[in-house]
Formats: sequence, structure tokens, C-alpha cells
Amino acid sequence: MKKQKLEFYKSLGLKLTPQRLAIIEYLEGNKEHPSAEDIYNALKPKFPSMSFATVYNTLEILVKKGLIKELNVESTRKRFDPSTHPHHFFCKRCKKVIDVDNQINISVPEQLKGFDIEDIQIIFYGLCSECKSESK
Amino acid sequence: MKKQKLEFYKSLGLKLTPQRLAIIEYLEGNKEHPSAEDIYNALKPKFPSMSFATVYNTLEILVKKGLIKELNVESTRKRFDPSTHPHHFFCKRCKKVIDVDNQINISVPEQLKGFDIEDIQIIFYGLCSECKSESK
DNA sequence: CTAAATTCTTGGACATTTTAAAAAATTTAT
DNA sequence: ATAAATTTTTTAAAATGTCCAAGAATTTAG
Repeated sequence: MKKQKLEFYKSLGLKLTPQRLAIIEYLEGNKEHPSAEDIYNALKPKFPSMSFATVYNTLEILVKKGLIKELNVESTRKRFDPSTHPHHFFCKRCKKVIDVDNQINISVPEQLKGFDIEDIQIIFYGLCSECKSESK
Repeated sequence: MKKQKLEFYKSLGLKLTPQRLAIIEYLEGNKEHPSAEDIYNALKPKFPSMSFATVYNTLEILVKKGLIKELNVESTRKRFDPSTHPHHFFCKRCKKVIDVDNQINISVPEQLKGFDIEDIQIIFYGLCSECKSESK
């Protein structure tokens, strides 16, 4: 990883341990929206001793720092997005998550005027093109 | 419950057991977006022998029949909505879910053109007015 | 460079939500 | 009322996520 990035993470008050760096690198530019288990499995060969707690701890702190986003597209498990795309498609068959990069301008409805809205997410549910043709 | 409604549920091929009717009645007009546990706890006094499995079985079949909606606003548990509101607000503090009844017209983006979109949900995350003032 | 302070990792136990399977009970249709 | 079909119950366990204490590693300060 580049020095510049290391400095960036340090400046956030993060101790840069090998496991942490590996998780950060794994997430960088990753479009798969991996679950904690995905990350754990992917890094286990390199860090056989790493525990699930480390993955969860790191993800939690990255979410807190605003560097990644936690998605609730799937009801049973969290998925993580290193990008800041607010909108997603979820395929109910293959469980794939796709960033939906649209310019929908959603205004907060009257009903929520006294509220503190921090985030707006749109989720499109259905079948992706592959699963759609397979299920015919 | 009225005869008309009983007939309606029968016509869907549902067997109307006391537990099932109680769950259906509990959900009807309910604005709380209860979790399975909420439902279980609410009906336990009337049906002390009812198990969690019954609640889950009934919810599953109601979702399949399209009578209720499963919400993934919270990462740890499913919430259920007897209405067909597609959009919701979730308070990250008190976990309250509110139906957002707006007329937002979302067009499916180009990117998803070959897909089979079955549902579009908007979720507003933040603090409700009560929690907002409390946290000041 | 070294020591101190802080934070992180590990490993296991634990909690919660959900699913599964088999036997017993209930409902529906005849 | 009887038989067939489905549902409920019970028990167990899967799946995901959380917590804790001890030891290890990293960073900071000197």
C-alpha cells in the first residue's frame, strides 16, 4: 500500500496492524459487497490465525470512520460496501449486490420534516439478468 | 374476525388455526412493524404453548401470499409490515419504523434494464423527532 | 533506540434470530 | 363423523454477530 494511504489511515487514529491493512486492501475497490464471512475466508490463507472478532472489529471501526458502508439488503447478514453508493440492486436468487449509480434526487417528504435524516438508500429487489434467463 | 375475512383467507388456501388467526389479527392495521419476537411476545399470554416456529411459519406464508411485507431496515432482525408501503423511515436510536407515504416516482435506471425488478424500497435512516431532541 | 502507553488480536463462550425434522394435533372436505 | 392433508409443537441446531480477558503488537514519547 502507498505511504500516502498509510498516513491517511494513521491520521484517523487507526493502528495499522497487518490484519487491518489486509482487510482494508481487500475492501478497496471491491465491488462484491462482501459479508464479514467473505472477508474472513478470503484472508484466512494469508492470516490463518485471524479471528472473526478481528474482522468485525475492523469493519465496525471503518464504518464509524465513514470509510465503508453497512448494507441491510439481505436480512440475515450484513454486507459491506467500500464505496459510498447509496443505492443498490439485490438479486434474491444469487444474492449479488450491484451499486446503482443513478442521479435520483429524492426530497425528504413533509412527514419527516422534524427528523434528522442522515442517509437515504434505495434498494431495487428482483432478479439479475443472468438469474432471470436461467429461471425461464 | 368477520366472516368475509375468514373466507378471504380460506380462499387463499390458508388453514385457519387459532394461532394463525391471532397472528393475522395482530398484524392487521398494526403500524409498529413488529419483529417475529414482538409478535411472539404479544400473543404468548393468549397462546402459552405457541412456539416461535409457528410465528415464523405463519409469517413466511403471509409473505408468500403477498399479504405482508418483510423489511430489512434493521440488520439483526426482520421486521414485518402488514401494509404495502414501499418506503420507510428507520430511527437508529429507538428502532422505530415509520411508513413513508410519498409519491416518489422512481424510474429504473438504464443499468438495470435487463433485470427483473420486483420491488423498490426507499429507506430513510436517521433520528426521529423525539430522539433528535433527546440527544441534544 | 527503548520503554511506556495504548490499542489490537486471539480464542472461546455466548446471545439472538432463524431453520429443520418428527410426532402430535387440528382443520377441511366428504 | 371420518379420512386426508396440513399445521403446530417440541427439540435441536444452524448461522450470524457480540463480548471478554489475556497476551501481543504498534505507536508515541523520551
